[in-house]
Amino acid sequence: MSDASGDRPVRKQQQRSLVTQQRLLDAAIAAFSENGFKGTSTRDIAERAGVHHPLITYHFKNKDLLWRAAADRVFNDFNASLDDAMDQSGESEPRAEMARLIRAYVRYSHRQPALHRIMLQEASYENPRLDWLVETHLRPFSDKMVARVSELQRRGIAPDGNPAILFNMLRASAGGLLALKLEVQGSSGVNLDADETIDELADLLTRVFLPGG
Amino acid sequence: MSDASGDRPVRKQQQRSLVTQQRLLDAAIAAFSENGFKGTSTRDIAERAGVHHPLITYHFKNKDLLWRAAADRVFNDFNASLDDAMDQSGESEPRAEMARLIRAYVRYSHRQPALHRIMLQEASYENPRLDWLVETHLRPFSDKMVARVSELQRRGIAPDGNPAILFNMLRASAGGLLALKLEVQGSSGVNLDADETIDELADLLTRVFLPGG
DNA sequence: CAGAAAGCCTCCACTCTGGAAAAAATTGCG
DNA sequence: CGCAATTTTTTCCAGAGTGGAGGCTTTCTG
Repeated sequence: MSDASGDRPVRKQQQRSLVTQQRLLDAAIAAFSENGFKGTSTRDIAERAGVHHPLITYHFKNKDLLWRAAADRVFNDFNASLDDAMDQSGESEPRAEMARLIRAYVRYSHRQPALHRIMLQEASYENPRLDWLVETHLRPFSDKMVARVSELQRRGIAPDGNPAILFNMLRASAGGLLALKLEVQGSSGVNLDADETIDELADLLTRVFLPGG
Repeated sequence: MSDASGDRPVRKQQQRSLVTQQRLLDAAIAAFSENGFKGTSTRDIAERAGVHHPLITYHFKNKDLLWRAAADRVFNDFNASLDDAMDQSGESEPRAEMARLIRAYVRYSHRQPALHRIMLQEASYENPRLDWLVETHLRPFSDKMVARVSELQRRGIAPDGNPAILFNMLRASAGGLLALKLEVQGSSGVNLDADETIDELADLLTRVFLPGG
């Protein structure tokens, strides 16, 4: 229980245990994003990870805390990815900066569609995981982005209107569309695995949502 | 088995049976959209419907066919709703027509968010239900809409770019956003239950996606 | 009102679920 | 090495999940 509970071990964590935790987290992300919290069994996760299922209890205490750890991993990864994109190239022309952000957002959503799938799974009905997600990860991110959109509106770069709605439209058409990948490919033949298509999507989003400038 | 299999009964279906079926369908739509196919138990559906669970076997044969019947109901409803919006007021100015379509789309997604939730649930991984959904409902709809978008592009009303991607962006930011309702409300305080907000969303979508004209 | 069809309910056998607990194995460190 | 801490394996449990069989009740039709 070195991870879930706060008590530090008197002896350092073993390598194999770290490996097991990583495997379980990866498997959990995949499983939860496919079948949601209720639809996923701990045994399924353990099997994907190639590990005996009671190890979940050992490493993460229970299914709920495993879910939380998995979500944490995805969101921290995501934030790091966006920060990266912002840090490099110190350019600060606001439209170009937002365009870069959109591109990073789209690329991450493509590389790790679990981000949006997990959100969508939990947003289907009121539940404590949704509340936790909103408080811990979503609201801080949203606040930051809405402020940015407002600023772009003030400069005439983004269209007028409620900036929160606008931001969510952008988010949905970037991430939501990639979460629907299989369906989009099936119904309209767009190949969302090709890098060109991903870039074209980012490009379109920029043109549509940032017409000014 | 009057519904699921094709054999007509020698005696007409009774009223109470229709009621039971409707209840089960409504409950199934709610349950499947919340917890996905795997995450939903037939007993949960029966309980929501206030009906004994073996009635599912009787009326729909099994969980799979019940899912299909539920999806059918939602999609047929949806199509009827859009057709309605198109039929009344024979105006044919293309931009106004598309704007009306967007409004109807948004309003339906608001009234019945299960439409998008069910899609999203099934699009998380390859499965036979997704294939069925694509063949039966999604592709026909997509084809129709992509053609319409192309036409709008030709007239300079919609932005340039791959029309299929553009249509899916529109679809995601309309429906996907409403499927995320609880999350959006929590993270950015937008009240997506207010009619004004819904209309504002439709309005924004129109301005963003149909800037020409 | 009778008999048959349609619809409903009780029950069963089986599998899967999350989690607990004890036994076994592996590892770190004096 | 040798022993204790850590990690894994094994085993078990109570409850909830599943489809389906069979009998009972209601409704229709003649």
